[in-house]
Amino acid sequence: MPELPEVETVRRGLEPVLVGTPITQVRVGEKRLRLPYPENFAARLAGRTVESLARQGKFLIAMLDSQEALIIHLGMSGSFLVLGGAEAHGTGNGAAARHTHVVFHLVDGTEIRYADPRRFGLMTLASAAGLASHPLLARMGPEPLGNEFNAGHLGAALAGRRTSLKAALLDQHVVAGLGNIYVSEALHAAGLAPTREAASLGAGKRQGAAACEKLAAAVREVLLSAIAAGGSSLRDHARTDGTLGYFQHSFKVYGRGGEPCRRAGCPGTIKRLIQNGRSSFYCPRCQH
DNA sequence: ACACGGACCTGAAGGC
DNA sequence: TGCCTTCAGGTCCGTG
Repeated sequence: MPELPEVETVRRGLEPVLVGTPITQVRVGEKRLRLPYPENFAARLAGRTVESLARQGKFLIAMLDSQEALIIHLGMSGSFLVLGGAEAHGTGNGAAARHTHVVFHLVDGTEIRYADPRRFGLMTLASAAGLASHPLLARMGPEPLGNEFNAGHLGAALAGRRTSLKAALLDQHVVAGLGNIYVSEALHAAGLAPTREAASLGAGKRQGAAACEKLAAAVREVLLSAIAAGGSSLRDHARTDGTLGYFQHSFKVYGRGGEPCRRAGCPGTIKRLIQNGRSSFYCPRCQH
């Protein structure tokens, strides 16, 4: 479930229950995630309090009262579930329990479960002082909802790149937080084809600056709408209370191959193609 | 430096 | 019923 809007939805769900309430115990499953857990992972979290919960791109960053930060990525299939004291009984034994890898117990009886069937997610610890230079975060591009992300940045980041616009926007060094769904949606909103060469929007190209303006605005608009809808729920719930986000009902192109374009007045049909091994969806009629 | 294919995992869905 | 293939919201590594 996790591109920027889903991760932000998770952050907003966890923040009120997790921040300020001490962690009493952390239990970790047998199988590792994308990275091995750090030394004494559970012990370094027990007794700690999360002081703030931030998001950077698709990462969640929990600052602890121990001068350490817990870095979390949800990979392809990671999700959190918050259970109040009364619900937090029994481990369950269904598919969800089989894929629950980390459980945080809080002092007020709240239980926070991290499940991740494919185990492409990760949790690790870093010193607060070294957080910005951590290898997972150091070279990440700007936040698409922040001031650093604008047409000027896009023009500079795309200049000279011979790959497709689709592949360039999936690159977390160009802009942080976009994934396969929102790249397709943003390109449609901007009227730009995913197959277009990234360099054609680069600094100095004719019409490049105008296209970058449209693209930056489209990225922002799509992400804000998705966050307002609680993210998209495809194969998993998006929210920490187990309920669904509903932005998937607003998709203009993603997953809509063969269906009519939803741009007002456009008679086109959405096409699916594979780029760098991943599906792209676009309208050949209104995206150029 | 960049670009690309494959690898890492599990599960669901569809065809035969 | 079962077996096979394809696909899935991500990213990292090795190879040109």
